[in-house]
Amino acid sequence: MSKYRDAQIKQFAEIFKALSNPNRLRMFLHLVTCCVPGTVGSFDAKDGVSACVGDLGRDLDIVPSTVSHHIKELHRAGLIRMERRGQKIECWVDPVILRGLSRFFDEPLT
Amino acid sequence: MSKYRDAQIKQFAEIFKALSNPNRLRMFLHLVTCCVPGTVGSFDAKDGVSACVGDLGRDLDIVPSTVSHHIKELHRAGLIRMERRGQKIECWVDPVILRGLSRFFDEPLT
DNA sequence: TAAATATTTCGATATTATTCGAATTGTCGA
DNA sequence: TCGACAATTCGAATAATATCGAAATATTTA
Repeated sequence: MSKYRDAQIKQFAEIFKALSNPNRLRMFLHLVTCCVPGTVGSFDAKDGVSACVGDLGRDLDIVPSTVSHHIKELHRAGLIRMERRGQKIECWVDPVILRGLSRFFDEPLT
Repeated sequence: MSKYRDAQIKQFAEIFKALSNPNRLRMFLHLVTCCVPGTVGSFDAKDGVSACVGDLGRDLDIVPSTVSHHIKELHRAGLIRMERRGQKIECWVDPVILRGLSRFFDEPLT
């Protein structure tokens, strides 16, 4: 029936749950569009393009603790990677996951 | 920042919410793989491949009313279309939405 | 028309999610 | 080491979700 195993289906369900909140989806899109997948856009925010936790919550009208919570969810789902860099914690999209998602909807069409 | 407008982001979030439940995701994958997108797999289930509500709930260990609820969610999100055909109600994946999803994850990579 | 089959609606309950504010932890620079 | 900044943890309130079972609706067939 489906080529996906039960564990994979559950994993994809987790991923979609992480993307099911508009604010989390915005954060994810921010990361996808601001950085080359697999890399951090910039290590200091001098050009206005960055991927630290605070920046991801900007323009979102939610409090920092909520931003942190959402980022944890994105990370838990395996969508993003995180690494402390001084005071800030930089985030970037996991390129493997992104490719998996691309295929998820692409292959049934071919 | 993002090429998606606010309304589009909300729509995608709705779609991902619909796919965030493992049982609903299984139903969706059933439809995606059993039928050519945009068409119903078969109008009578004589070959074992069908897309009526009852068939989508088979092997899922949930009661018919729950299946119905999940299908309504998939429909509300715009993922599937439904049409009564006699006693049964046939479901199939909306091909436009599927293409939109494919692009959603595909384009940031290119 | 009555029985059988397919699906939906409704109400209830248990679980999970969203968001906040306050307090805490970690890091840097004066 | 202290103050400022960045992020997290925790507890609480509210809202949303998943699932069931019983009852209702729709359709076909005997």
